[in-house]
Amino acid sequence: MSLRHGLLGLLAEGPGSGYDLTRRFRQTLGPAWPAQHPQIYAELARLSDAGLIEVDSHGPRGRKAYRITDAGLAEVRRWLAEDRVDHTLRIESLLRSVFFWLMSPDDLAAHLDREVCYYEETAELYRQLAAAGDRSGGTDRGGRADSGTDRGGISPPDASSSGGASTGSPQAQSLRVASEAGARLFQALASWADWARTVPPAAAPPARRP
Amino acid sequence: MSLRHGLLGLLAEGPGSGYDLTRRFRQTLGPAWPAQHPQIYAELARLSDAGLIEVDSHGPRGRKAYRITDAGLAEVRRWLAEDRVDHTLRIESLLRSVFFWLMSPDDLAAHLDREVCYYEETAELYRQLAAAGDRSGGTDRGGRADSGTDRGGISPPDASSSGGASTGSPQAQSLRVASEAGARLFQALASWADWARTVPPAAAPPARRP
DNA sequence: GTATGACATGTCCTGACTTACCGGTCGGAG
DNA sequence: CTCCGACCGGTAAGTCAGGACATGTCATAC
Repeated sequence: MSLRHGLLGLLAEGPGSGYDLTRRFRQTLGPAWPAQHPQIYAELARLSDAGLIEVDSHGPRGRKAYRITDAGLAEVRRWLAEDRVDHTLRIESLLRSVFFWLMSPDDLAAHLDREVCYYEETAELYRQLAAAGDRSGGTDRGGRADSGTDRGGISPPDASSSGGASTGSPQAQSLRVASEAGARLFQALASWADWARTVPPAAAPPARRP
Repeated sequence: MSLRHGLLGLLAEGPGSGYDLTRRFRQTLGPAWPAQHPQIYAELARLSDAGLIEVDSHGPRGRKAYRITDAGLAEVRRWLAEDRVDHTLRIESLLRSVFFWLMSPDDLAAHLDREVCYYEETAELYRQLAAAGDRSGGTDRGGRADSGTDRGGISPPDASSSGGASTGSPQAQSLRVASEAGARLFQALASWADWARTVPPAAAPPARRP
């Protein structure tokens, strides 16, 4: 049900079509909750049936923009305030770490090198986004961190004409908080992987010395 | 395909039945990769068809214990060394944080209080597991951290009769590394949520002053 | 003796999610 | 004016995951 509420939350910022929402979802929520466009179109239809959103306007090529209804807004708020948080994690890196003992020291070292590198880079990316969020506190939107990478960091959507989140808005502030989470999370993973490199010379051959 | 390799990895430690593996999976891998028993039985059948595991013995009440084959062991190793790590994350907490601006200051404060509390507790749990892993380095297995909680921390499986992981083994060492990841991850989330509490008095009413 | 509870193995159905495919439209380059 | 590539909105097929249901065994306590 997180996809549902993610979409409602995005529509609370302003109307958007399925295509819009797909991009906005990927850009702002992707790192925390991946979603492909077929899921989004399907969910939009369901939300519309449920009366939580409605068609706002018809655009150029069959484009349908949706708008959130009062019932929809109430539902997101209810979710945020009342529903229990699902703390389930699913991290392949951690799964693998349980089986490190099956790897040769060389493979393990190479693997950890790659992991440290990836986590460090990603952490840096979020730190930049967080810093950008801080800088845009009073002034107009300053330098945009490049969102050209396919990985798609948490970044504000393009200032859409209607009801979009201008920088400095509460939306942008929440986004900045989310970026901070990304920065801290990936930094923790980076330092973990780095620490793991130093841990064990004792490896697969189970210590043949008596 | 992570479930598949998770099962292979568990079976690399020693044989086990579907029931065994369900518990071992939940205890040692659950926090990083949740899996229910229907999935596990289905995957065991598939693995058996593929020749990566085979029936080791038949027990009391239709119990079938599986053993990993050479092909299976090679497959886990191949996965660990060659397959690219899937760094996808799916964290509902982060998803919610993007929508904090929709919450009333009171609801948000209450929410963050609960989050900090949960993360702090969970981090502590993993710290204890990590410490227990350190202590059991040379001696026999010392005090087991209680695994009575349903949440199921990362903890070593009971020393099974055949081929199990005794404490101090490479398996236990990997488990200790995994516990460290849990501790650092949840500590990062705890400190993030705590930091988020202090951030913004500026909330839902969008700053009406001109 | 029998009721309870842990052990043990599964099926079934629904819903979540992915991959792949499909067709139509608009703007601009040539 | 025609072709290309991005825009746009889907459908279909199939996999994966989760919850509920079904079935039966063994040990033990009463």
